[in-house]
Amino acid sequence: MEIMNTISKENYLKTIYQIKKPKSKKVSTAHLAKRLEVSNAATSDMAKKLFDLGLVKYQPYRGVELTAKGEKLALNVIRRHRLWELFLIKTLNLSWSEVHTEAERLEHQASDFLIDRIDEYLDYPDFDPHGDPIPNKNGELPVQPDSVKLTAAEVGKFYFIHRVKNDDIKLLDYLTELGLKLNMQLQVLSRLEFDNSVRVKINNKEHSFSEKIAEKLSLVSADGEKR
Amino acid sequence: MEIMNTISKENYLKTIYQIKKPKSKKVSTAHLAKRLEVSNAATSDMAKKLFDLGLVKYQPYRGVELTAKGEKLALNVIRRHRLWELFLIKTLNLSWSEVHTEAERLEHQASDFLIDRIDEYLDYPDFDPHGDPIPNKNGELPVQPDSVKLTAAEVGKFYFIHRVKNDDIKLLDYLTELGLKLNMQLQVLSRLEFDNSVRVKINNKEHSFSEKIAEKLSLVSADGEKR
DNA sequence: TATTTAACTTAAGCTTGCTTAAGTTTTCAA
DNA sequence: TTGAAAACTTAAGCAAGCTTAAGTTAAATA
Repeated sequence: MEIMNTISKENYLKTIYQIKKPKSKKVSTAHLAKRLEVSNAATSDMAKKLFDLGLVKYQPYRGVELTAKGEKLALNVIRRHRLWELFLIKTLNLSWSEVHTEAERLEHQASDFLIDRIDEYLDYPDFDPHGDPIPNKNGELPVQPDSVKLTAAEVGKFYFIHRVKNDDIKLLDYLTELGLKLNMQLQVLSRLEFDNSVRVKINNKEHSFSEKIAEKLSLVSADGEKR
Repeated sequence: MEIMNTISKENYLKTIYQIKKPKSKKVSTAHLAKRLEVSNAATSDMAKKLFDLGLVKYQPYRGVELTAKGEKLALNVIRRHRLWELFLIKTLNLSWSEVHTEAERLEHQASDFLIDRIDEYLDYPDFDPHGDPIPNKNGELPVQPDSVKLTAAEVGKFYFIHRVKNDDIKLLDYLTELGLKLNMQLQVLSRLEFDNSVRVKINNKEHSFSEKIAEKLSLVSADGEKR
């Protein structure tokens, strides 16, 4: 069994990794199909192939789950993606949303050698501009502190901005426009019961975020030890 | 007829452009097949497809020739390739031979937007490190002076190094090691009849090049007007 | 617990780009 | 000018990755 990686297989593995929950790591083929914008049939098909390659566990009607081998490959794709993003942002001064779709294609192309040079150029970053962790060349993720979403943060408390979830909206670009960056400190001022929007203070400036945005922001406690 | 470009089609177009002679622009399918490392049958097949797309002229047994439309696409691929090369060399400090194979894959990936940003970053270069011309975004090549190969250069005369032909050998890296760069001036000292090797003086240092190397070096006359 | 419906898989078939093998056309040398 | 060799094309078939349609299993509800 050769580990022959095609672009398509890499995308399946990456997407399985992205979809899976921390506990039950099983992913339904239908869910996968939706994310990859292909038919369910295509996903079932591929599930079998990845199974034969030893990259996922798979039983018909029971979903797929990455094996250690599959997860390592998935993390490698994610590594490439995030390093490409950072690299293009840094050299060409592009915004995250401009760079995301490019990285989607480039992540399958560069050799390991090139990726390592890019990693070196960026001085081996642990996190991308969203605060998402970048696996190192051995597929290991940097240690991550406990975090809470802004929707669940305690009113009155201080936090650091830790992560901006990268769905398809241009949230990071918007926050950047507001002058916000990762690791900035913030105080939760109030939460409106009516619509769950949250008021926060950052750099002595007040901002209000809708629930939709607050849900995408992960925070790390700033007062003393987190527990 | 959609202009749906696949990686494979782009490679065929690019290769036809690279192989063709300035006068008779016809390229035999067998020659193409050899360069692309596929069977002759595959090339004949593709010739028909490219013909249907209006990208080449093709009559069975008569070879292919790029149409204006095909040439424009080919030049665009070449543009991407050379810009990627330059970009990686400049940002990551890689050598030409390290970067060439990467560019071979990347040339099919980036969006026009990204390529234009790279072009901008590089300040719209006209030539790559080999002295090969880089088409601009409209597919136009920079004006090129008349040149002679070092094998045909006149003994005693002065020239500028204009171009280093980029075949598969690591010639450019070797010349760089010797301290030679494009546009340096050189004097042809002598040519050995026995093996057609050439002695030249560059920066007051003498070098001897075999016929094989001399053939890859294009020069532009340095004394007054060329004729 | 039975049955309907939703979720998922299998089957058949398409396209792209390749292969090998068989068939044509050119070309070139006698 | 002809006929063998070289050059090229066509035919048949394969693999990957998709599609739609038909079939199966699991889950949900009565």
